[in-house]
Amino acid sequence: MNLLEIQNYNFEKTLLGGQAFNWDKSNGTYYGFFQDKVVKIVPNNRGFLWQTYPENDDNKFLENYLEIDQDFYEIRDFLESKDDHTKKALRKNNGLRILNQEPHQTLLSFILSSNKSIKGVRKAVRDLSKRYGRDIKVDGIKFNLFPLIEDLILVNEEDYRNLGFGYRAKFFYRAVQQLAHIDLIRDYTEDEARNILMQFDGIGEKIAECIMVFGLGFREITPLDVWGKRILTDLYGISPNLKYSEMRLWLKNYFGEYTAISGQYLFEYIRESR
DNA sequence: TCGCAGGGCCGGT
DNA sequence: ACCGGCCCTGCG
Repeated sequence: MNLLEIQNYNFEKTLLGGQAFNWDKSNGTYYGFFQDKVVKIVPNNRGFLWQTYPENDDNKFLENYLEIDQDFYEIRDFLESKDDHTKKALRKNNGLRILNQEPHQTLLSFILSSNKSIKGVRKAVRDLSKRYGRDIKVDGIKFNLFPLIEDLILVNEEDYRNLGFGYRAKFFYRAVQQLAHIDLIRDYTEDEARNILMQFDGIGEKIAECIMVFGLGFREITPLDVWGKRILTDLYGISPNLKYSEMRLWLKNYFGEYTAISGQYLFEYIRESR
């Protein structure tokens, strides 16, 4: 195991909150499964111990994924001084970060998220990985990796329906076919990324922005789901009749480059307060 | 057991 | 621009 010294990294909120569906915690240890690896993280009082499998010591992946080099103190100062809501959200969720996830896994996971609870999405992602993901053994435990596109390309729509995907089966099937032909890159402009993603069947404005923030590195937007809209209406007095695009503009003007991280803090905050 | 909502999206008006 | 319908699951 490798030691990485860092303070103020809240793994509980970051890995098990609503931004990723591929982490589990047992006995204080976090295991995350990806298309080509499993990552193990054990927090301690200096930072955390970590290892990657089957290729060990992949610190390049780890540090990029966890955004280790981001200046958390800047984020903390922003939330501390912005307003009472962000201040309270910071107190409740100190150390929450935004992950840099892989585009394909992020897109496929969030296509399953529509009209589903977080718990339901986690189940769907695990059902998918159990059925079509490759196996890997870590610490004597068998893990299922997230499936590769090349393994999903031959699966048909009905197979997904049998997995319990419901009406999302068609969207998921089509997304796999499309992903086999295009490559999602991180240097689209914001409008380009949104347009490209929304061409996928089953991806609307909200899911597009989930993929943009969690999988493509955009930070000046935050996905507006039912909870995001409650943040705007209940906390900030914004009219619920505003269009999505008008709310997006309000957020960008108010939170600027901290929109995504503010959205995450407020999301966790408002969900816990209900 | 039953009813409802869940980090929405699509297609017809 | 609105709105009903949609597959299935977890929760009260």
